[in-house]
Amino acid sequence: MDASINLEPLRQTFTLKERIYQVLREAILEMDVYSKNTDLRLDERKIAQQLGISRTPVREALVRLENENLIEIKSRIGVFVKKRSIEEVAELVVVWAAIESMAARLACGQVSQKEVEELVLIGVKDSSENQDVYSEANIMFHRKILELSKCNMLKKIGEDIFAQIEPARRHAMRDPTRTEQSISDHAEIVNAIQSNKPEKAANLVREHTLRLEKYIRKTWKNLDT
Amino acid sequence: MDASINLEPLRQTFTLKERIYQVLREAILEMDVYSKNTDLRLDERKIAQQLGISRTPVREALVRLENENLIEIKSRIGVFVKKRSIEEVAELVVVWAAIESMAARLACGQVSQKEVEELVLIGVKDSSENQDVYSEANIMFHRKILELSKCNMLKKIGEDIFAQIEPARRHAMRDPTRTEQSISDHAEIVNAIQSNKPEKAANLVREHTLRLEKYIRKTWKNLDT
DNA sequence: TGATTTTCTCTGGTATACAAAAAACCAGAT
DNA sequence: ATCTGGTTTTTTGTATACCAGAGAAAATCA
Repeated sequence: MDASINLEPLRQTFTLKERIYQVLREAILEMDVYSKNTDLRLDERKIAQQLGISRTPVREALVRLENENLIEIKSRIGVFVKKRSIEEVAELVVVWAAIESMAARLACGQVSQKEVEELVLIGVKDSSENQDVYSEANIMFHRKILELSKCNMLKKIGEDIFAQIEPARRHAMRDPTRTEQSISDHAEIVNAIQSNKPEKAANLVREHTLRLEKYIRKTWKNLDT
Repeated sequence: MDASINLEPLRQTFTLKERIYQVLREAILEMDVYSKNTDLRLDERKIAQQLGISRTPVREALVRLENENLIEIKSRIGVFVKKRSIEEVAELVVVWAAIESMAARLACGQVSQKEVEELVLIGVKDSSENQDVYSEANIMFHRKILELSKCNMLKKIGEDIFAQIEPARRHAMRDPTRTEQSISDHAEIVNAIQSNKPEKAANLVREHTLRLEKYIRKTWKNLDT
């Protein structure tokens, strides 16, 4: 091995469409889509102007967002942030349950003690004093499970789906009675993973998530329109 | 009713970017990606020229395909059809297994006799005389299960994932010994669904699909580099 | 006045022009 | 022959200009 300098590749994707995509995506996810007085329209020209660039890269970012189901481009009418129906959100939760369940199954038997401890710290600790903190921790818990599966695709696709659910979830997750149930569920899940019981872990995660689905269908009658 | 001519709705995706997207997608999926002498490069201008249109809609179609992981757009270098690694394909199969398994679970208890018969016709009938026919039927069988779940998102996402696997699958699925195993698996699956055993159906489908994963990891050592 | 037609504007769709970066090329020097 | 350095070519990224459909507003007519 010689002593010559070893430089990093450097190339930081400088393309605008990429940057715009990320900016818009974040903005959309943070938007309170279901509030009555939110303007769901996105104007290509206005966005381009605001960012001080041309429409072209903006359009490409929008195409991508449309493909991710976050917006809808109605030809010659306008671009709108997508407001998912209850049915769609519920169905997405089902898909999410399928993926998380598999992740939990795979996590069994390949987690280190340290990883289990992280999971406990995130998901079992009672943060119910603060709804937002709890909510955030809840997300992290499920993210962590995806990670522990050591299956990148599972993680990636799981997070994609979650992004589609997130706006609705954030809007309607205001029921504090669900918190305690959730925490005890999490404890059971951690336990199953730790003691290497894939079947049980998978079932617990699935049922835990499907409980959210049932809850959504039951209580979100008036999500939109 | 009057005698004036009655024209068809026609309404067939008027936008070019949509049409191009579909054309390119199909072309890419039919491509033998893993063959040594396949040119993986896609030239924007050439495509635009061939189709007799400008680059703009072509680019938008490409952005979409990139978002679906079917191609890779290297900034200022070119766009290339993506050749998935073994690891990626195997992982995608895992995700697919998760989704199909959930679909089978949901299908239980909500299938009509007619639907079961369709499933039998597609997946259990021995078509092993012809590898291609079998392969096609195999796909249809799994598609049908997604459909029977009556969960649109599950179906949609399942098919998206399948599209990413398909090129590799078609390239490497040449082992006729797998056929018989597959057909008996299918029969078991149909049986479980018909007799309304969700747990069993889900497990069978999962294991059936994960068997493909194992097979891939074991035999496709030399898929690419 | 109310219904219908026309026009006008707004917005996305497409084409084209130009800029910039990468790759290929090509000479001249070693 | 090979290396080096600059130049040309190629290809993508971005900007700009124009087009066409949809919908609203205005004008028109019964």
